[in-house]
Amino acid sequence: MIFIVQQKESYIDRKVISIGVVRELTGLSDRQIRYYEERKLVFPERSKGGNRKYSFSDVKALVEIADKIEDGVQTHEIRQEKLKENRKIEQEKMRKKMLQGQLNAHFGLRN
Amino acid sequence: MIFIVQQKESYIDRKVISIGVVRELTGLSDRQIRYYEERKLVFPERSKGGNRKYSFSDVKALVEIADKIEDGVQTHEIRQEKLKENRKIEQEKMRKKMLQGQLNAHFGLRN
DNA sequence: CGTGTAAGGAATTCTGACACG
DNA sequence: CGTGTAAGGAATTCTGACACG
Repeated sequence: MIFIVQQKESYIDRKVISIGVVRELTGLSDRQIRYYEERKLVFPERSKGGNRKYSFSDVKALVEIADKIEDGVQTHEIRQEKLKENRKIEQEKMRKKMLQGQLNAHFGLRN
Repeated sequence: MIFIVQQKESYIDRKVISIGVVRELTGLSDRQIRYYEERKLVFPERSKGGNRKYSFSDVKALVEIADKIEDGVQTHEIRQEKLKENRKIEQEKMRKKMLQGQLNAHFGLRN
């Protein structure tokens, strides 16, 4: 018997962390963190007053970005990589969705 | 066959959220949030500059506290409840630990 | 290209107190 | 008891720019 455990994980993507905490969590400078945003590698939300709010996912991504840059990868290359990954993920989703559709057509299942 | 899935959940207890975000997340006023701390119902950490930092657990707890107060429960009663709960949890842990110790003594198992 | 820095201003948070009840 | 509020100050964050390379 197999149990598939679906993770809620509603926390990891909540944009609630200010840049100062991100600085401490990542060890990066404000300048770096803001620059990676400028290069469209992270997308913090903003408070009403305009202050950046990051998620734990963002924190993780920032560290990975910094690692790549340290390895000599340029920001636009990193962005391209991400786009490629996302496209792949989207394709995979679409593939599953279509398969589901076919199954439904044949067997009349509802999800 | 049984799979026991151990949750890392390293996010839920990280004290990274400033009081402004907590205010939005809970719908409570700063005054209420700080007062519940004064009554030792939540325990935010502090930034170097002295600013409060809360976890998602704290956010959840704050909502529950506010609900109870709205039901007429007083803060010191809520604190007593928590202490009782914690004691129960500690006992349970201790019980398991002792059971484990007995098993080890009998069968020479290491964990 | 990626990052440091000084500059001036705005948003955020802090504490202690008075008020009501 | 639990919460609102005005007060003054301190910590935090923002943007745009200059600098180096």
